[in-house]
Amino acid sequence: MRNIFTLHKMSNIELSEQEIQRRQSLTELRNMGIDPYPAAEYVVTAYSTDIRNEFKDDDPQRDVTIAGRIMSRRIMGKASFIELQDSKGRIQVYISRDGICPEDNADMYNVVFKKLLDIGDFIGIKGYVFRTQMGEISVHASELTVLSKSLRPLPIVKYKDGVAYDAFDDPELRARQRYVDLVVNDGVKGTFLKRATILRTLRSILDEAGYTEVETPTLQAIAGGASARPFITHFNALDIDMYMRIATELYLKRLIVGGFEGVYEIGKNFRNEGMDRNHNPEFTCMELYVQYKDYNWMMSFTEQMLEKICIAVNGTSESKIGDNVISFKAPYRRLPILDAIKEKTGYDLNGKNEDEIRQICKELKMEIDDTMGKGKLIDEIFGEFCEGTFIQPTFITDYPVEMSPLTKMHRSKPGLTERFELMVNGKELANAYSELNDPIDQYNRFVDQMKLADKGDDEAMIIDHDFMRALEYGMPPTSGIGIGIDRLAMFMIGQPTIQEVLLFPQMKPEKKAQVVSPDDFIQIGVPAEWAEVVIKAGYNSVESLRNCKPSQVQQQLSGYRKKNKLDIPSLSLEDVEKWFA
RNA sequence: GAAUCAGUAGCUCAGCAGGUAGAGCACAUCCCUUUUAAGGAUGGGGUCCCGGGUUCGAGCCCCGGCUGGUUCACCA
Repeated sequence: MRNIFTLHKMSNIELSEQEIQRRQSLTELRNMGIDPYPAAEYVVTAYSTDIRNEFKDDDPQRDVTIAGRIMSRRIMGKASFIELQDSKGRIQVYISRDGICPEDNADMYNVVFKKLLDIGDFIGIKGYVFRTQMGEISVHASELTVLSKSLRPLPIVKYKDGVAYDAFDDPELRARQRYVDLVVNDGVKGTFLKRATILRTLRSILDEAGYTEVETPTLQAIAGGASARPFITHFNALDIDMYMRIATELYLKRLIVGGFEGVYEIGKNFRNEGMDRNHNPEFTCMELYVQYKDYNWMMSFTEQMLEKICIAVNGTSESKIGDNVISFKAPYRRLPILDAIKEKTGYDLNGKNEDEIRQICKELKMEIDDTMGKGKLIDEIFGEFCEGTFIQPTFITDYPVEMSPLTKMHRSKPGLTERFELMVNGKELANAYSELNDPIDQYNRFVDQMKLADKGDDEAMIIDHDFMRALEYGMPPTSGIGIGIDRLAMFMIGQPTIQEVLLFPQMKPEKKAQVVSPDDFIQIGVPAEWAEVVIKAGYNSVESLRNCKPSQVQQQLSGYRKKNKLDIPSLSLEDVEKWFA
């Protein structure tokens, strides 16, 4: 019987049996003169899915060199099949003793392949493509190269007819160990390839339109351009607090002032708020500003852009999210917010004042408070009764001025602004304006925001004096839009949660493992061979050990030694008492 | 923030009416040269999330905590 304490030194006590076994294999590979982590380039000439797609039974024999992870093994004596997973997919490899070994030495098959390699290891295979009796296109191996040894067993997910068995599906583990998720779960990598397609398509549309991609500060002295709580950090050199940006808006408008025809930025915003299936504290936003345009133009531009992106991702202008099929085919319905409210609640808010609207809110049995102004109340009604009902892409337009401090007043509807939000699947996807470029109006809006703030609205905006200065130099008529890229990805790919479209969603820090080390016990006089045992027996600090009686400790450790048949010197009570000195 | 469910082997999960923990896959040893969720035989592997409590005895019951899922609330 193997004894892990004597065989594997002290450091292995926390490893599982399988991990220890893999480390042993590592050593044995080295002893055989095989480097488990070779440095040299391994030149591959083909990929799994291409090999299958290109194979024709009548073609002359095709030689290939492929590389990837071993994902399963079926060993039948002197012949085996493995599934090799490369960056594009999986392919079966046929490995036989006589195929990969010289006549006088079968070690490569019998020892290296069968004993020392495991699922998860990277190997390279040279061989030729053929079809097995069962009809599966495979690679017949003539040479096997160890490329990288895996020391941790992967979760084993098996697939048959597209059904996953023993899926690795704990949401927490999947997100925390995305690298494992990507390796073993079908379709996860595809999600992120699609996300990349979305970004690539978006960029190419904007670039072709002649707009310039720019980068503006993430670290800002004033977090402006949106209503949200920021993350605060400290800049030591200047000894001032700074904010992680909550939006790119105000900087991009400065660039329009500076004379760009159109600028866009795709980047992270940070908001110090909750996280759930629709929110992550850092999220990706695309903001675009174009001079001389208005929000009507922006609606047309947006619907055409989304249609193109959807086709690029899905091959069609439709996308499935749960039970909903969403058509991104332009054009989309355009509906003023007050009409939407009238449509969904029956109340016509046109021309109503704040008190009248407050009364309607009460009739609708909504929870409201006195800090809410007219704009906020309308926003609440819309959020409560309308927002979730717009499944197909719908532009909701002409928001009240109170909730749109950066938006130009409507050209013909008093009290309203030239703003739209694009609703998809009952959620906001984009937000756009005819940008406010009247500096005096803008200043007054900021002042109104301050009043709201004084009233207790902690979402109200803070005035940015440098932005005001820029506006005073003059900004051309401009339309701008912000699109949440993570939500866009959810809609386009058909994922129900933001975590599924983020490679590394924010999570609570992992619980720290016990930090006690054997040295801590050795220092108080515990013999080295006993130190690990003391930890294993449940003492996770010197203090916890000293809180027990020496006789109790001695009895427990001796019991543990006996039970586990440990081949180490026994302990006398005197020995143990010395630890308490 | 609230309600609710969950945390058991590397992975997916059983375990109930409190009595020293089970399966499949994975792993180890052996058999098998075209298999495929390969198969056959044998075997090893657990701080039953953590800490208290009740009890002769707790994976299971009670209290507290941690972590996560779901729903709701909040949230540009």
